Amino acid sequence: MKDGKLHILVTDDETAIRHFLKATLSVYDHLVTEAESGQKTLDLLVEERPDLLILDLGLPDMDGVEVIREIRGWSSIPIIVLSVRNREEDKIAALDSGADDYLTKPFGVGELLARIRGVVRRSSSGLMDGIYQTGDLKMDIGRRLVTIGSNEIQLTPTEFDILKTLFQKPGKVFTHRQIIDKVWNTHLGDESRLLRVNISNLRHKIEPDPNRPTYIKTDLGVGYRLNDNPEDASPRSS
Amino acid sequence: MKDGKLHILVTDDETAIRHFLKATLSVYDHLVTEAESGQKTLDLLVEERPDLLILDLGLPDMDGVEVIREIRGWSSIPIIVLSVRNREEDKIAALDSGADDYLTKPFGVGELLARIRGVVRRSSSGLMDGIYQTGDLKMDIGRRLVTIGSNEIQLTPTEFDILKTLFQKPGKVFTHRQIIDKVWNTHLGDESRLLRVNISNLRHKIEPDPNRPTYIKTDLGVGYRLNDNPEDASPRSS
DNA sequence: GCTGGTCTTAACGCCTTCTTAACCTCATTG
DNA sequence: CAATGAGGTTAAGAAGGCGTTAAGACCAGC
Repeated sequence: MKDGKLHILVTDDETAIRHFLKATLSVYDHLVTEAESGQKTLDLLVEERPDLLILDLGLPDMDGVEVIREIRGWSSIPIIVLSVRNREEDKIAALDSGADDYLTKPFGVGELLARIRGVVRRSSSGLMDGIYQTGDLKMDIGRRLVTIGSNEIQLTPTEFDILKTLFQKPGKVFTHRQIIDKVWNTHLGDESRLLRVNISNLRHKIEPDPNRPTYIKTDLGVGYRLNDNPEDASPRSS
Repeated sequence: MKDGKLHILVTDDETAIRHFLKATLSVYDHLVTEAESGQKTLDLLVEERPDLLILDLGLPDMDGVEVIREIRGWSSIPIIVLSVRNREEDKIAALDSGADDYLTKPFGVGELLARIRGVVRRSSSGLMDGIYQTGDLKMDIGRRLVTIGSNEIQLTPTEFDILKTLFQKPGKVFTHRQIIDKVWNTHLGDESRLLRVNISNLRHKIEPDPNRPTYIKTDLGVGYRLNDNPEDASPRSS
């Protein structure tokens, strides 16, 4: 998420409502992705990592509450339920399974936007949570757990921060300056030697062969980047 | 907050509603304090440090939104607004000024309770009643009972609170700050030494071998976490 | 005012992690 | 093919976090 723009996933089986929400939210500069089923929702959550989920309870393939429970097993993304059901049991079930808010249709657009601001404001403290993965390398931010295959890797706080930074956008190159700023919280000085040492240590912990890194790639003269698809044994000469 | 009970401050100018809420919430084992004005609310927040505020917007001395804004200047206590006003502007104003939720009277008691659970869960003030378990370590919040296997363990209130905090999300790392905030109810000061002492004591009571903790794991430089699956002789942090 | 439990403070030693510095590798290039 | 420079490796000392212990302060209930 940048600025006030949010990436919002809208799940509803009715096309009309999806389009209405997309149009409305787009006006307020949010990026909207649509899903019409529970399974699609789960897939898109992993693929696109939106900032917020707006969910209708009546889905064709699975119950909305089921979807919420599933999601809450591995993600703390804010969820706002939007439903025609006004029965108290439905609200309770949804809220207790982990929804952040519940609005009954019809609703006011202004109220929806206010509630969106609310849940996002509240959850932005726990920025970047959940599980990230590339190849066999998996990273669970909340548990501070890094695994490679089924092996648990123990990282120092600095190493963890570096890897987390790279995981923010796998494939993207982060300059030395960017990484140092994030990890050491400083804008001055030349900590590049420090960074190199830590990258080295990190590689020795996570790379099968530290001499030929598959996960953390070096971009000479620029910085480092996390490999998108480590399956490719693409050795040199990009 | 001690035990699984929440300390709730109810602000409403109508005596009848205050009493109704107090009676209702008391049934669910919550401790309720009442206020009938904005000023009284602010005073009681400081004096009693409740876990949650339920606020009516129509107050004799100042506007409800004003009260919320005031509070948000120095506290992040969960606030649920309860109001007869159903106008959208009122909802938006309340939510944007920092309320966590907004219910329109009349409301269902079940929904109110669900929304309370929701905001409390999210603010991680951490209410939970019931029995939780990991490995041989079992914790009954309501009865204040901790057992390891069939042995009953006697914990001090502080130790109990710490363990309860960790039990909130087994596996998740809680930072020192988070634990201290919850257990000692303070946002300032450096109580980390205090926490370390208590963790040590706690370990000596529940760990088979305090030198090699299986339940309470240390994440160096970060905090502590409760082990998900203590069966594994996981290699993390000795 | 005594007593037992709990909370807090302080001191100390250990151990991980951070940082530094010296040295090594490798690709590029004159 | 040696010079150069960017990046990688390694080891050792410094710094700081953590666990432990014990003693004093506090706060009931008696």
